[in-house]
Amino acid sequence: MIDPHLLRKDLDGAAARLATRGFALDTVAYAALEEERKSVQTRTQALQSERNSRSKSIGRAKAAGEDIEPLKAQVARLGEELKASEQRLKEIQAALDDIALGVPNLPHESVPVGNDEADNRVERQVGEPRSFDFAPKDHVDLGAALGGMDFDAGATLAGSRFVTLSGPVARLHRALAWFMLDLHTSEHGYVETNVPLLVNDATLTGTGQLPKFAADLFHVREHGFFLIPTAEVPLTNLVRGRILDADALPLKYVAHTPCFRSEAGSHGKDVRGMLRQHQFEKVELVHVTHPQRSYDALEALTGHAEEVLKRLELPYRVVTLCTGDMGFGAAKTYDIEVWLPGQQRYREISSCSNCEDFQARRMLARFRDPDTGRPELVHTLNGSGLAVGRTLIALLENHQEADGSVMIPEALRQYMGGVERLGA
RNA sequence: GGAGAGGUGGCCGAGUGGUUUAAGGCGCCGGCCUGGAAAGUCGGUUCACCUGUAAAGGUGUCAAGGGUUCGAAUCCCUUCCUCUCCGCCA
Repeated sequence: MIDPHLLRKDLDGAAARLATRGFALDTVAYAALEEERKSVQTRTQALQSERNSRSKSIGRAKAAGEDIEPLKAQVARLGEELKASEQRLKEIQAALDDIALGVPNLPHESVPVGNDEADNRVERQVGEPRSFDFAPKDHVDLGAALGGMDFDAGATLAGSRFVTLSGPVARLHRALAWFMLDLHTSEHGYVETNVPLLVNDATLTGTGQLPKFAADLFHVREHGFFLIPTAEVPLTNLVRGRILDADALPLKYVAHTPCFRSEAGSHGKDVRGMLRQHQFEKVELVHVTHPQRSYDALEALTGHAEEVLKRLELPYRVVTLCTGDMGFGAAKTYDIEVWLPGQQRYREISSCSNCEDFQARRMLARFRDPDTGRPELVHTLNGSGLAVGRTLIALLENHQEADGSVMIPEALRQYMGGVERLGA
């Protein structure tokens, strides 16, 4: 949620900034609602104040043994008006909340203005795409040759956009996740966290998936749970409703979890292979920071994700998403894109975002400012470090040999029982 | 899943319809006292929101949401959570 005070003070300015990311705020409707809110709320509170003082005087009169019936009749009439006023206020507040919860975050000033991914800005490229002296296969063909990547079994067990891994490929998948967890916990200072994979709607509202993006989620209706689309959701909500000590910041969490996405609206997109699945695994990084340090934290977090690719010897580039390409809650996002020889292009493998106080306001996640003694909103950040399935794809495709075998990078071998090569 | 007991402020804890302030304690902050401290003593100390330039005033908040009532922490309903026992289960 963006600051409601900003919408009151500078509605048109906020609307202009939101327009750069393709969001049209109905300023006329909002201003009208806000004006009515002001008068109805003031009136409601005045009526409540009067009811309170009159009821107290009834209490005093009764204690003094006086006849309270005339007084009661008087206040009863007040009650009707109050009830109607309260009801109207509740409706207006609900309408305002409805709008506010659907407004995306304001882009940071450093974010390039643009419409789609064509307008993203490349920040740096690390490593060179390898030149092959044979025609590189994509991960589907490599997986078929190696064995242990079975899309038919995935379809049989569940449906399209599911896969079954087995044998050395399954182990490689596990090795990647363990390697990432170990790197982030032992060298980057994250606290390993194991979280619920089913969460309630308050949690999803806190990080911004609800109420607007319910269609992207799997919903276990009879129990009221949703499957998490990313560990960002439970990790960030660890601070929901809390007032933290200032010296507890920053908090840095890492979790390895499955992620579940309905992929509504992506029919026909990335249907081949395991690039876009209903279920995939991800190692997720979350920071909770002091508001003045969140942009330093974004650089650090992005660097932590990049380090995984460096150690796995995978070429990648970092791009800053333009205003039109950013996710709902982000003020600024770096995407890390890995080179995929099978597609001859860079593909997203991590997305690192500073949400500033957008999620914190929804969650009421705060810290106590030691100078003022007042609670103040924290900033929250999240990033993949990395998407495990896509890292598996990248590793197979980048480290393949002409005979269909795949070299295991040095950093990963201890997680593979010393195996240096898959297949052949 | 069944039966029972509970949920009150940063913490402990009293409070079964009203007597302008949720008692009291602990912790924390400040004043007084002291050479300085401790002890003592006095005061302050949830959070959110509204009106207001400000000073200030007001509303809500006793797990959450409804209801009854002139008035609800207190009575009623629903939901959530915690604990104990039973059942089931990894």
